[in-house]
Amino acid sequence: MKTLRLTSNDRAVLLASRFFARLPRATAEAILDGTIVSTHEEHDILFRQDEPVDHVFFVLSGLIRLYRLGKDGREADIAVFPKGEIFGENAMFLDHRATANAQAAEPLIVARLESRKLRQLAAENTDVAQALIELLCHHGKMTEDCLAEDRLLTAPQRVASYILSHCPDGLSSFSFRLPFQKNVLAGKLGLAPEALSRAFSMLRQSGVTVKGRVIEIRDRQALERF
Amino acid sequence: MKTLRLTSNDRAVLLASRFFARLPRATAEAILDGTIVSTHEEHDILFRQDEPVDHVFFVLSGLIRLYRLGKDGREADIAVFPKGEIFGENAMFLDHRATANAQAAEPLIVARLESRKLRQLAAENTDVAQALIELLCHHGKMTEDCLAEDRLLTAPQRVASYILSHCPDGLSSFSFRLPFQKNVLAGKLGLAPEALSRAFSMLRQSGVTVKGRVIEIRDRQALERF
DNA sequence: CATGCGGATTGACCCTAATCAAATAATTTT
DNA sequence: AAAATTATTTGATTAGGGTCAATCCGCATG
Repeated sequence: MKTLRLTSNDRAVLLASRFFARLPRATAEAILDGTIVSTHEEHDILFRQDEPVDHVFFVLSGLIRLYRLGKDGREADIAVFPKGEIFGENAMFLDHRATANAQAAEPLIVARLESRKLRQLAAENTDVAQALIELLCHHGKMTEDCLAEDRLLTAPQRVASYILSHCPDGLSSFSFRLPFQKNVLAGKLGLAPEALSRAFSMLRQSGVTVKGRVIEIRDRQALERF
Repeated sequence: MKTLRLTSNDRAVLLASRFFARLPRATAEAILDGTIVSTHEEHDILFRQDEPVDHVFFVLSGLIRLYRLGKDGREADIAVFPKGEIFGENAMFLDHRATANAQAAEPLIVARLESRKLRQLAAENTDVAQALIELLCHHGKMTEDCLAEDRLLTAPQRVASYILSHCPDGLSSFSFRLPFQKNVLAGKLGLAPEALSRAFSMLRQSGVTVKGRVIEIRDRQALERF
């Protein structure tokens, strides 16, 4: 891990993100004051479950994976965040302890906002509080969606649902590139990699073609029915 | 469903709850102004997924079950809230649309706080915003826990974990009464009722006795090891 | 006390996905 | 481009739970 200062480009990216965009410029700058940047290699751990965390993180590039560990060492993914997303914000209000482990799922650059300061600002400034509320709601809903999918859908259905979530409305056929390794996708969907692979081959009969990271859909309806 | 006015006892219960206790009295009263109470029979639906909700709910008595529906009509429980808990708060920040269905899991009385007003107060008042932030964090963590348990634990382990969560630290043997039907517990743990039953009988060999709703634990260690 | 009902348990069976092992791609390194 | 890693796929097997059906139990009711 190397730590750097915030470049002006980083700053611009941060300010354009959903979280900061809603805030008055001065407020956003106040939050960013003191923010540093760190770079990590794939597999680096940023923080561990139940340990203290002093930052809220913003992904500038790369991918982060939040997961919990079972007694037997197995890992359960809680969430995966790509560039532009914030994570670790809930620790701020839970005694500054992480609820999960955070691991770089590919080479990663994050901005580290000082969590104590951010918490303080949220306590004084309703705009900041509001932004945090929406962030927490959004993340909460994501987890809820995940839980519901786990309980309601089979592996191929979860994969179909994932694919559809990337399909713009109205199109009946389209293609896109997976934003990360199948490995990571499997974890995110709560599947072993083998199960993901088999799910894809199930979906072939519904017009899904997989070539490397590129997914092609011939028939949206068929996928929705699955 | 019948609707009533808030009794002074209801009001006292509300003000003593975790959410309101942190707020200045006047602020709490402002939130409660306009609050009404409704009673529901078991199985009544309070709101449905994706439909508009205009309240945030506080359980005065009984039990509520939040669940999502699958395409095939199967139900997946997202959370179960007993007396004293608040639910439906996330809809406030998601265009006033519920993320799940809410059903009374037993005869139920809830206080209905006007969500638009509460949202407005949160936007003006940092105390209110703070209280909401902590509520959202708490609920978010609950969902996260649930997701992790689903992915990491077998049925007997989930049941063991549930039992342990009711065991005061330090005690090695104790007993308690399930706060709801096994039916509901099964749903909350993401199990079919049959699987819950079988899990209990697995746990017999680790010193767990089940008589009706009463659970008795002989050996805490054994349960933790499971 | 007999009856009926709903919840809970048990048994039988099946299906899904995890696991382990091996074979193939894909990438990276040399 | 060959070698060496690192992903991904495929096959075989197994464990964990879901589902369905039958039975049992506890409790309320007449």
